[in-house]
Amino acid sequence: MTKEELKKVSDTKTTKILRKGEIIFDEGEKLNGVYCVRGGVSKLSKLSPNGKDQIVKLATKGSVLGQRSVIAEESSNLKATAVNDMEVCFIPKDAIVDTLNRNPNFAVEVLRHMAHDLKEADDVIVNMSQKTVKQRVAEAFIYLEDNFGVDDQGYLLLTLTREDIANVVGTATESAIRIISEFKKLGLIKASGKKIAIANAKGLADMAVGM
Amino acid sequence: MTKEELKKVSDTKTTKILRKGEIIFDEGEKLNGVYCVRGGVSKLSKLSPNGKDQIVKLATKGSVLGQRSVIAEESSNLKATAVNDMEVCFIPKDAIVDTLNRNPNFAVEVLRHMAHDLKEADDVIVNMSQKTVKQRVAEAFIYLEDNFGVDDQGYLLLTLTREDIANVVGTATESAIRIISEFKKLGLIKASGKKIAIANAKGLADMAVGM
DNA sequence: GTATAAACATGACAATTGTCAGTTTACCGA
DNA sequence: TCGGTAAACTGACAATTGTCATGTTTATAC
Repeated sequence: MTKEELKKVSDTKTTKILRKGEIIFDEGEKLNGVYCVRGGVSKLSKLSPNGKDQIVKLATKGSVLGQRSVIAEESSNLKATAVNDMEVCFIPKDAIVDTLNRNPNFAVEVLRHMAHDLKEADDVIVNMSQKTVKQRVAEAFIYLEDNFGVDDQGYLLLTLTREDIANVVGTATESAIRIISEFKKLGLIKASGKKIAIANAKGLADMAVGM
Repeated sequence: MTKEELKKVSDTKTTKILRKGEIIFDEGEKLNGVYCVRGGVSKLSKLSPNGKDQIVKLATKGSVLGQRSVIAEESSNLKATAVNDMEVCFIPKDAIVDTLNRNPNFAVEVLRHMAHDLKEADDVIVNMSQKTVKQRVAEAFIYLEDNFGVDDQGYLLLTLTREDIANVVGTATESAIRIISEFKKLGLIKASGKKIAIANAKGLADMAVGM
């Protein structure tokens, strides 16, 4: 119901093409609207005091970026960067606020969406604080397969650098590299150039829960 | 505006007294309403596969528990436990949903509230993944002082067990104990029985950012 | 008050993870 | 296609953190 509404609005807007690596908005920036992802993938990250960029979420087609900040009327707490080439469209703040106030269904729908995000965030907190780096890396690959899919040969469609993977699981790049190498040796994953595929789903899943 | 509305509803409801340690609702439970905290403190936790209970949030007077689950129409992803004696009141789901659909202002207000929670959750993710245990323990004490206050002698009003502190910062109980002992030796905090006070705020703040 | 359990504490050690320093490999633009 | 640069990788070591074992103190029930 609201998705259609949003879609209708977004369809009327001109879309913008972003090159890989471009920043959509930065931490601390005041947003005067939200961005809908129509193609490509964006990483949402937050700089930690130690200088590392923790990736909090990966957003793909259909995701809306910046809605939290627009709704809370705060500047953004996250930075959004294009992981690969992207197509996004912009919806000005006024249009959002307007619809929000006039259409209760829309508000409830957004609310539901944010409730879902909140639950996911809770899960991430638990994973981060209670799982080992190895478990988190295993989970990350499963997550990438589940959420971004694979090509006809089983390779993950979304290719992240080792550094990005490290920033997703919250570890040093070298640690991530070492664990990935280990997974390859164990036959849990296989790699062809930059592309990675899950070779032993069961084994990787076991690894993710510590078996 | 909405807070008044909520308050009005909640005032008409009979309140319930909970003893320290009692469970308000458990993970996986279907909630047919939300709980407003009128006194005391509740910990919201999630069981991780390794058997530890990660505390995701501490809720005090004025907080609403279970709204995420009610709105998303899902069973709860968290367990709510009374940290000390509590007074809570219950608002049935119907009343919430009803108000939500009829009053756009209410929906937007709840939305804002959830947006705030989401930001906090993002911050926690970054802290958990990028800070050392020592930094997180230091932060925890600052958080406890800022959010729950101190008595006339400077002792934290909210007294958590070492185990709870460990579950807040996501570490082993022994590690938390050791770090607390170290902080005492360094003169950053002082203890009288179970009660803990921040003795050197500047020093503790430095510790929290890794100096 | 005393029993009993829970909470707190500490030592010793192992496992995990981070850091630094350096080498090799892959990729992109001229 | 060549060269430069970023990414990927490896080794060695230090620092952090977890685990297990055990003893002490503190709270709570009777």
